[in-house]
Amino acid sequence: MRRTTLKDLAEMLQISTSTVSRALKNHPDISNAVKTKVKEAAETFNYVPNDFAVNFRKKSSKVIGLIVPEITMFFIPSIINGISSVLNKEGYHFFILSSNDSFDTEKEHLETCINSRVDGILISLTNETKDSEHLKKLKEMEIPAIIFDKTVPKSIFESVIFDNVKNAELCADKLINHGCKNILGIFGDENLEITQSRLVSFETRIKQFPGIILNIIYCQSADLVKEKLDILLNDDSIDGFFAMSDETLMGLHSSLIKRSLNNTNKKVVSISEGTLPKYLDETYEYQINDGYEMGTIAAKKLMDNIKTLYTDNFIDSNKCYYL
Amino acid sequence: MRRTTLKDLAEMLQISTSTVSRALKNHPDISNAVKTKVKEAAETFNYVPNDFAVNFRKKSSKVIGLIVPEITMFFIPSIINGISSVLNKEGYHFFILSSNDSFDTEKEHLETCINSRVDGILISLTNETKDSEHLKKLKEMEIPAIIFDKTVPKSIFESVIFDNVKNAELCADKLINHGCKNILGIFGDENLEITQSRLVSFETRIKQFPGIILNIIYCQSADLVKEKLDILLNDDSIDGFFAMSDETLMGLHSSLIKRSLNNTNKKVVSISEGTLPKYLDETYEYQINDGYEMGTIAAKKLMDNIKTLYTDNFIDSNKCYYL
DNA sequence: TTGAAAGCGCTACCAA
DNA sequence: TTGGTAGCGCTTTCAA
Repeated sequence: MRRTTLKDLAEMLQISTSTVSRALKNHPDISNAVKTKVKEAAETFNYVPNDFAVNFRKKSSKVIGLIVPEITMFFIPSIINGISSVLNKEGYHFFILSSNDSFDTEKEHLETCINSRVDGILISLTNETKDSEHLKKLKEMEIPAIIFDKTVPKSIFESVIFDNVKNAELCADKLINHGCKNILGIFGDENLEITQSRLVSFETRIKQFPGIILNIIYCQSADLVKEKLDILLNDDSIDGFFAMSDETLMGLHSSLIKRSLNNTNKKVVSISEGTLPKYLDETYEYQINDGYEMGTIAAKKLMDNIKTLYTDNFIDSNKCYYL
Repeated sequence: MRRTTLKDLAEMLQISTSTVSRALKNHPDISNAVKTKVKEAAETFNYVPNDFAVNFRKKSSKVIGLIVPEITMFFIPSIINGISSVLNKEGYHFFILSSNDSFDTEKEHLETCINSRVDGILISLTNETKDSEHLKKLKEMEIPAIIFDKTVPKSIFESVIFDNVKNAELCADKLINHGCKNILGIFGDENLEITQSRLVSFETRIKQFPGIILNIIYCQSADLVKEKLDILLNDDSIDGFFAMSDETLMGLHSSLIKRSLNNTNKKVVSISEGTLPKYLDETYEYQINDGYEMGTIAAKKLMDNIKTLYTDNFIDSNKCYYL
């Protein structure tokens, strides 16, 4: 279907394209008479500016690339909300690209962003990423970038990160103030910088109080938290828990609930969107409405539609697929 | 910074742009000699095709619009993963647009997608959306679309939804098989179709067993689940729980953990990315690393960078901001 | 096997 | 206040 263009409007109104263009953007040079005339025509003929042409001409895409190491339930929703709230106001949009914690994928995504001429990049680095060498190209290309959350020492771009030291210390203080004497600190992957900085700061603070016993466990995943805790919780003398992140907290949760339910023989059954189950345990039974599966199916159907659009046998259906 | 173009390569090699273009995409007409020559030049001069021009020419953006009613921790991560897994393979990207459960915003996003000439749309409708009238324009414009999860009766596009009836029934069966006699069903917003269909199906199944007592509560939010449960859980005779979604389950969780911790006087303190706290209760103390805040700050910094890029006082800094 | 050239739709410069 | 027009970088048709 051919869409109305500036030229179409110009011909219809017997004026030049430049006049139409300017009228549409309220250029002060244009008389009100012409402006209203043009706008009416644009309205009635359903004129929509072609962003391709505009971008091409202006060399600006109004698109930002968001590259993250992984798509988790803890961080992604809030970060997306935060970013949207700022960008949408300014007329920008953003792609989400997940590196799946692979440095190579991260590099690929960076290329993709460069190729599609994004106006800027927001990036959180993978654990495999050791320096910001691969970001140098962005500097050359003059593509602004901001690193957030996961960064590297002496990065070449501005970055926004959490103050792990301060926060871990504050947490330690809370437990201390509650008078906890036997504390369990639940930490994530031992090899990550983020774990180390939180650990050191938490431990240092606690150690200032000789009367307090501190036990530390490292868990690469929420699953491991559960496993280790199922044993540790038998020690009923633990009176304070510190979870270094939402993920470790979910592991702790799971164990606590399991114990409380096992004592009572109560059953919980749930319909789940597919996100919680991997963080909870077999105490629960789920009927899973898997968002991942829905996403793949919907996307596949869409791809099919797009492909057949260019052939003669375009399927115009309104079928409903049940999962 | 001016980037290398096809024309640049053509001039350097003293051949035509069409030959360069064809050589780069391995067109059979072009001799191998020329192909290698061109490719080498492209490599050394860091040639990157200008997607703006390509899109413009081809009238295809390789971009999909994803419109969702809200960005939640339960559904968004899994749906994004699912969609990415399919689209990225095909060289497509997608924008995420959140309607914030407003029909008007949904319509705006639809306009945005049309204007930016997306190749297709994946959309989950808001609760305010009562029919698919506003989607008709997509048909006119020949923009393929797939509706997922939240849809409306007799929609004009294909849709992918969960089988609520089946899943709620299966959940009922599980509790029945466990021999539960006093069941609490925790449902979400009473006015939503999704709640009603799960409720009817669950209730119908349970009612087939006259010996079972079924209590139903509706909770518009996880907060309300907690509130109501804090009272209900005093009734220790409840031996089976059904949570109709991850969100209601989180509410149940929260109450269960609260009870189990209150009995023991144990304390939990956690550093959180900002997503869990709204689903848990005051039993926990958080030091919040707020992803939302990080997102807004990072995005704002990026906008600043982009804007100053076009002025003379471009800030080339690598400052680090701590939250 | 290669080249010339038109043209996608828009913006912006220069001229009137 | 308006019009003419060049040109963004690429693809593709037609001609050589």
